[in-house]
Amino acid sequence: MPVTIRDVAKQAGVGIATVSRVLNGSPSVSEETREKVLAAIEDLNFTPNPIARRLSTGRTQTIGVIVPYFTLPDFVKRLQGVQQALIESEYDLVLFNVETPSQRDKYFDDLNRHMRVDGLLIISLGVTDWHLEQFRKAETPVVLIDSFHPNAHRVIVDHIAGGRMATSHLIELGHEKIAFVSDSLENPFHFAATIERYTGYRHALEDAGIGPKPEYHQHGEHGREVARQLGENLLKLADPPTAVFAATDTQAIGVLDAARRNGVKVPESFSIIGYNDIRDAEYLNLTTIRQPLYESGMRGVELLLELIETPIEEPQEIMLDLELVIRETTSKNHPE
Amino acid sequence: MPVTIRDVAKQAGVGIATVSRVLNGSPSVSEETREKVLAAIEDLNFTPNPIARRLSTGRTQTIGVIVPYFTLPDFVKRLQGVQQALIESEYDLVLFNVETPSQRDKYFDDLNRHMRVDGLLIISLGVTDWHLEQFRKAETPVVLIDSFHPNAHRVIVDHIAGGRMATSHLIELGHEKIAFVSDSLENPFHFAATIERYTGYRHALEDAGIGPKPEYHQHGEHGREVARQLGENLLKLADPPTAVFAATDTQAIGVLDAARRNGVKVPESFSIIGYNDIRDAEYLNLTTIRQPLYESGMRGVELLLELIETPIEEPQEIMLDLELVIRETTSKNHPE
DNA sequence: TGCTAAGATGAAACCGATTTCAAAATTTAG
DNA sequence: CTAAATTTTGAAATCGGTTTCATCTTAGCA
Repeated sequence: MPVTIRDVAKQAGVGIATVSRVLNGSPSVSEETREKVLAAIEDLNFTPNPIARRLSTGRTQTIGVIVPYFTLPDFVKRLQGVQQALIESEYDLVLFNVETPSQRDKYFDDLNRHMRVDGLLIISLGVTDWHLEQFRKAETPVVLIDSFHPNAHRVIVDHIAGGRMATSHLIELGHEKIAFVSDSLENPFHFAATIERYTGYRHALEDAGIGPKPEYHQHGEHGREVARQLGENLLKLADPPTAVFAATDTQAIGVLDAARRNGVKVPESFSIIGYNDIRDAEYLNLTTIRQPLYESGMRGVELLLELIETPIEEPQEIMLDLELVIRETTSKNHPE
Repeated sequence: MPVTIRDVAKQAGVGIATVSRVLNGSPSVSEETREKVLAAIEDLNFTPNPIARRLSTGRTQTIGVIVPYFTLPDFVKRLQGVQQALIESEYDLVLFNVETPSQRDKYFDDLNRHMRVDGLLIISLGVTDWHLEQFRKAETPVVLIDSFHPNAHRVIVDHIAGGRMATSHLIELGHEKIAFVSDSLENPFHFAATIERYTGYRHALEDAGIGPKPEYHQHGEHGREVARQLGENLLKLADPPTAVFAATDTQAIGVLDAARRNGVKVPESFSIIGYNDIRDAEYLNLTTIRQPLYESGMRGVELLLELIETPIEEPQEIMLDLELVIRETTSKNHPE
């Protein structure tokens, strides 16, 4: 019932190879026959069966996306970028949602047995050398988004620059007593992100000729409650800071809680800047550093498609820019 | 390099047909040879190439999901349900995001030319008789979620009842000046849901003997910002409403923004009820009508998988229940 | 005009599975 | 112990494309 390439060939009075050539835009077909074939295709309303094509070319025209908790807003935003970049291409998007490590491993295993996908996008999930080796063997290009591995292609942001950006914003507002609230820097399970933000913070202070004060760096377990406590520590110092840079929005919100409890007005007498621009940040009017989530998806796909076209061994790194989003928790410093 | 069924056959000293039989659990293989084959499979770490299998069986082991604006929280939640239901099955999920009607048509067209998918889930998009006919011809089972067509299998909720439920809640609290904020009733995809909610709203008002006021129906493009604007329009009316029913939570949140900006206290002097119960609704303590979004995805997949197994002509309808979730943005009307 | 190089074409092999069908092996029956 | 029925089995066809390679044109040049 369905129309095949042989039907077209017969109708056009040519061989199937010629039809295939026309389909794939081969230059070695005379204009005359090309038109005959195109007419036949039109006539029969023929479209090549993608599955058959996949089998003979070994390409699936599909890219896989592995994403944890794909319903969380950040991931959704990244996915949206992925989708957008894929619309123009001929590729289908197969989604693998992972909620547990064993699920992740199952997918990793499944995917590189057979070219189920032409390329793989891994979002926010760590990969091991072993995994990368598996994918390399299977010749499946992989791009990490929001995750770092020295041997993998990746799309990341420069958190050092981000830390600097946040801190500079405060400095430009006239603040000099600027504190930093974050996770513990030595926790091996936390991403390098925190350290990087801290580094940026230090650099910005240095550049402005402001000496660091150890007591201005408060750190503890991640979470709003702990951050509130850290914020209160800061407010109780003999010489309290006039501004705080929190390594994540959640922590910034904790500090905000602390200020509110102690009757300290934000931003009039205390400025707070967060990091990530999570949803709640907008609702709470938190000044923050926004990560290019949507763009990370787009760029990841673009890179992946290039790699599918022409594989490169050398790990590619795409570094995206962060953006300062000024809302209502930071303002000029008013020295008494 | 990759091991094929022929390698296994050779290793086991049998024909490829026999290997195939073992793979597919055919009963007409002697126990003895079955074990030989299994040993060879184990030995070579063989997995059948899914693409080759697809070509010869005509089944893709894939289900497609067509979803508009898949990053909106509602759709995300439905997708999550879809995902969950699919985890246990052998099916892959291919996602088609549509943002324009022409894109939708492209997908519809593409998908039923060649069995790219074994079944199709269409979320919140209207389909025409013609579309259904195409799918019927291609023998691709289709299930609609949150969209109605008399000849299609579907998973729906009664939005008229939902609109009525929301409005009645406000009426029971003593409100009489009740506004409705929604998308334009004539959106490009003809989402019927908005109109139905509006109908329920009107019915509830009628039943309570409250006449409609055209200026109480504000509509515009979907989104928080636009909804905020609509909310402000309402507050600026000579005779402003005391309560608002927003057709979606996102819009309700926009109206909430409007109230906050204008210093109107919610719920003391202004009640707001949303619809859908998205994530943020809980965080913001928004009273709302909960749709079984997650469940709709699950049930849709379950139905679809059954239909793939054993096609049924007679349109199946699964009607899910709505639920009023009372939180803290609605309260008794206090007439001055 | 004759000979070679380049261009166009189709038959057939191939991708890796499933499925058909006839032959071989085994069991059952007489 | 042989004939018939039943089970197992593998060679070959099939799914619908792409690709190789040999052949046949045509064009170019001396």
